[in-house]
Amino acid sequence: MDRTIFLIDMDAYFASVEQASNPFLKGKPVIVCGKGRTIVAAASYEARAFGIKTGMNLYDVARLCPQAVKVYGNHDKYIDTSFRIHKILLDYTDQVEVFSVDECFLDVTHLVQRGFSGRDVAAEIQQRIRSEIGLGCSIGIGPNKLVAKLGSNLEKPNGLVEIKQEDIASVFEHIPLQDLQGLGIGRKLAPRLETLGIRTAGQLGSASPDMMSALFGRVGGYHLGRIGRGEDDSIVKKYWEHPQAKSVGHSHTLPQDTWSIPVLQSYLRLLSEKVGKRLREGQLIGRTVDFVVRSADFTTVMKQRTLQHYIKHGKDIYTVGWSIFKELLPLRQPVRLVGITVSGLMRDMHQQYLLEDIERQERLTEVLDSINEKYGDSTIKPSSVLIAEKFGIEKHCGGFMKKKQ
DNA sequence: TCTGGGGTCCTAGGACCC
DNA sequence: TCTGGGGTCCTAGGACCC
Repeated sequence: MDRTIFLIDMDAYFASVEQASNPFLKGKPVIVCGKGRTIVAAASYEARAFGIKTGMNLYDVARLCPQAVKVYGNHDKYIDTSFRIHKILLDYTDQVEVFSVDECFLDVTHLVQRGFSGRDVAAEIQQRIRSEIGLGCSIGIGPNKLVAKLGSNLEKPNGLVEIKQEDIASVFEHIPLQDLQGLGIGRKLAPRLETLGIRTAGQLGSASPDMMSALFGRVGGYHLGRIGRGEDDSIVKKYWEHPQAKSVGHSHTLPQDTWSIPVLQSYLRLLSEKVGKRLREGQLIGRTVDFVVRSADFTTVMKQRTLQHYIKHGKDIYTVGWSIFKELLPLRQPVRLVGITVSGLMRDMHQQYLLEDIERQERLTEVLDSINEKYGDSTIKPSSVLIAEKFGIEKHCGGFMKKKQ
């Protein structure tokens, strides 16, 4: 049975949010960027008319469009606006899969089965987002997520493109490979495929499976072929079913390249605190720490360490990060960027039960330890450990408790 | 005043265990 | 003078996404 899937993609999202909230910016070439050494995170359509693109540096922006208005991005505002958009989308289905801050998949098969036209529903959503939020979006409609996503790329802004199952082959036949950007054919793969004489999605779909698997591996070749044929069985997840994060990290490009270890240490400390805060907010703990350093010449080195125990505090993250960093010394070049990421995450079972107050937490641990010392290990353990054991993950929690001392 | 910051997934090799 | 094979974990690196 055919499904009807939408991909809703907000037009020039960050820039449009800024224009919607500041009348001065309306009709002007606006770029949203960060502070310091930065790049264009979003460009309004007025700015794009000057050739400005996402990812461009500010030097090129100034050259192409000196009058462009620069706005510092405010990510919280964009997330808040996303939630308001989601609220509209949830009026149509709970199968709203948040793909990114400005993109959602919707499965509206049930509406089409009840006699509604997919195009009409999409047009209504577009109109509501326009009138209630003040933003434009483009919608692709297809029998699966891949085709819907492609459709949303074909017409912008305010696009509404439907590709029906029976039309996939004829549409894909003429889609240039570059238009598959965002569908798994990136900057490296597209030129490589072109040297093989593959220039369209259709050619990708009909390339010899033997050749594809010889060149890209059995799995890779198979997937590329599916992309070229517009095949995708993946389901649209429900709004409330977001998978748990796999990693949490922060990185920062310094205002200037530096040789100074104390400067790098203080950035590392700051970034570690931010990561720890986000872990605790998400009730997460992690045991793998990734440290990344990018040198002035843009070479990037990553080094990771997996611990026996789980951590969630900035201080602990910093300690591991710094011990990794020390192994990369002495510096051979000034440093441009440092970053730290914690992965190997699991839910923090403690946080729900123990008090925020660290002193009290530590006193409690001491008491538990003294009792256990006197009467044997595991005489008393926090309820969270019992719960953890019930779910068969005592290995981790046990390790965590022991190592904590 | 060239090149941000947040992620996910995949591959491949080595250690280690059974 | 022999070295299979499966599985998991760890690490490094890279492609890709928005």
